[in-house]
Amino acid sequence: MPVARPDSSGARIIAHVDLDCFYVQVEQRKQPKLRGLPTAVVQYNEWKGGGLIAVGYEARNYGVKRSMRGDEAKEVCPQIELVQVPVARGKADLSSYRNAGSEVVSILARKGRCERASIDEVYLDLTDAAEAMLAQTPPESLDEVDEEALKSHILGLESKDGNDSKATVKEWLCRCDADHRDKLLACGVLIVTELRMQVLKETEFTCSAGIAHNKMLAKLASGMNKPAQQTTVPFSSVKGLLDSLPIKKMKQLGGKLGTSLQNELGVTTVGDLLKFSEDKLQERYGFNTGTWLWNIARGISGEEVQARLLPKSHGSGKSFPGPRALKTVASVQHWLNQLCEELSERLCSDLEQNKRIAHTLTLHASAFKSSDSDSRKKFPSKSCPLRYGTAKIQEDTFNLFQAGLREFLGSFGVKTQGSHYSGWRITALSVSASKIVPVLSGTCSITKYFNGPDKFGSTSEQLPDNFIDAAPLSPSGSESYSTLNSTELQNELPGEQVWIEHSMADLGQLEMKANTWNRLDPSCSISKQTSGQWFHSGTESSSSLDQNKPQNRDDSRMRSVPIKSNQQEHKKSALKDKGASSILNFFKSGDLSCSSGNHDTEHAETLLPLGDCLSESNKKQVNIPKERLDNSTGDCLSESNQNQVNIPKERLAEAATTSTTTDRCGSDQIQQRSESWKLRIEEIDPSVIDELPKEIQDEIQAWLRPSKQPHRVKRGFTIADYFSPSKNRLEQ
DNA sequence: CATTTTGACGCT
DNA sequence: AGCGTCAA
Repeated sequence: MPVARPDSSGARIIAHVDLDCFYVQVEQRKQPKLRGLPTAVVQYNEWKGGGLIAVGYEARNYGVKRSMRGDEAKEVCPQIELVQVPVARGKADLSSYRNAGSEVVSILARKGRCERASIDEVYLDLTDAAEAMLAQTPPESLDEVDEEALKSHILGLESKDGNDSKATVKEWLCRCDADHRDKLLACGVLIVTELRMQVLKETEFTCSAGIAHNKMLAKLASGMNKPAQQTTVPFSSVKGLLDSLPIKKMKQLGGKLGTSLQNELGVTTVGDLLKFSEDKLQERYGFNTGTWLWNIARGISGEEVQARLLPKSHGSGKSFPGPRALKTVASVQHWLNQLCEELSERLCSDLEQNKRIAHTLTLHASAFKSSDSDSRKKFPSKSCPLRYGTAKIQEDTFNLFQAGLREFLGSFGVKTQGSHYSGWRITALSVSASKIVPVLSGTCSITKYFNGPDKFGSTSEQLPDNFIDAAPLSPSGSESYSTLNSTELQNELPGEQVWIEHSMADLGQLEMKANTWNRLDPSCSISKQTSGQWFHSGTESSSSLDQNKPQNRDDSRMRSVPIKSNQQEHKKSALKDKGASSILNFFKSGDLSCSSGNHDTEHAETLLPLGDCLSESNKKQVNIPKERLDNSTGDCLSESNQNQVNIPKERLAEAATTSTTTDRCGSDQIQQRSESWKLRIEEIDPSVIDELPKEIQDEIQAWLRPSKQPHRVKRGFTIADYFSPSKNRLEQ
């Protein structure tokens, strides 16, 4: 049963904060002499001056645009300062921007629920803060309003002839006869003003913001007055705003769906959408998308601000356009190794700073096949369980690539002759890590059961098998393929371009290796399951390879918001109320585990406390077999460390406090707490549950039950429903 | 085949 | 799991 907020009309106060030309600001902070000069950030300077990925406002005045080439920018604006993106391992390295983004997030998260929407964008739910302010120090009680707040833009508030817009804004903010929603909004304006000032003070970055009753409108508003300004959308201005708004300006409608709306329905503005019935839209675009369209045309969006300060995945990629396309396995392996190094490093930071581990490794590539037939692309993506350690990630990634390549070539062994070129060219590679979950916090009942409530120093050896053998085996096993020695390979690297053909490009070998891989797959339960998934590619899915079906499917990818938010709310509260997070984490680790014969467990004595896993001194102190640390820098976690599942509570706290002072993004620890509830209950392996003591089984069953029923949801029909989430009646 | 490099999410 | 869309 949906419960209304006790203390409000249901209106939310949502802000969208967007850093102005963020990369440029980051570079200008690094090099203050660039402030005030026309500046752009560019990557890869060699070809036509590189591509612009961020343009400062001074440069925009000259007509410089994002994604011009550096050369073009120079043409329109000869004085432009072009700053190069940092390069590491031969590729663009965006980590300085990511870190700068984290700085901002940690400030913005202070006043309410905060969702990191991208590297430079954040959503905030300030409802509670706004309500608190309204109750304690409402704007109407203020004698003076901060000068900065008076620079706000209020949509629909016409500046009077005397055009002292600040006086007008002040009057609007402090009206005592205002609608409750407007009063809340006024509070939101003041709060956001303060936040933005704080961001500027602490980071030197300016940002723009939108304040409204939902995410969609806040996002729209934040872009209306830039840079370093904020815009609010009172309820009464929504219709006026949307009516004439070009459909393509709406988030999600900038692509094919927006085009389809224009071309097939003749919809130019959001207002035009109002002419279509919900049924009509559903019929044309599917139920979910249709409902969503009908709603957004009316300014309705129930999408919640998710409490998430950290990314859900990490990726590292590089493109190899035109003549730079990779043509040999050796060159591919080289670049994959570079990408994996970066990825591994970032995974280590994440583990160290946020106590999270990723569970899935995925390889993406794009390729051309220049065989006699078509120059088709669509290189298949492949994923596998993620094993920590740079060398492991590199090994697994390369195996994924080979699996993909085999499938890509279609298993008919086009043998490459001598130095003939391979018939394929790789134009992009990327490696990513996903399914990132917090490592255990160690306070749950399951921990108490196994370790007793007051033991903190326990190691994984004390846990049952299902929990401790957390290091997943790759299907390859470490011995299963004799790869090109990567150091040997690196030595041969003359530059980015020239590559020596290697016998490894030979498809016969490639095939043999895959087979070997399959055969040698260790008799690990998990491994069995996954290797099946990995490698039937060559055998079974060659059929699916040639599928060129015209993919005209129902384009309904926009799940209607009410359904989604409702379900999530059920899940989350079910978990939260029971304090389930740590237990779920145990299951996640069980999911990783191999039951027996895992050679990685031989090194159990090398277990490090997780909080220390990255420090160099610790690596030396603890006796870790040399081959486990082979890959040096990025290799923070010997795989046995993954077994270290239960972290003493006090260690976590300690790590959190120490790193808040030293780390750039101290906010990330906050994240760990708020995120730890978000595990998916449905991912628990039932067979694992069976092995647990009765009391815990019961606890788990209690959580499972409420998450069972999928609901159909009906739209709210009163205006109050328009701006508040999850006020949907469940139809039964 | 020169918009790169991310990242989120929906569909099947 | 893998593919596609969207955004910045």
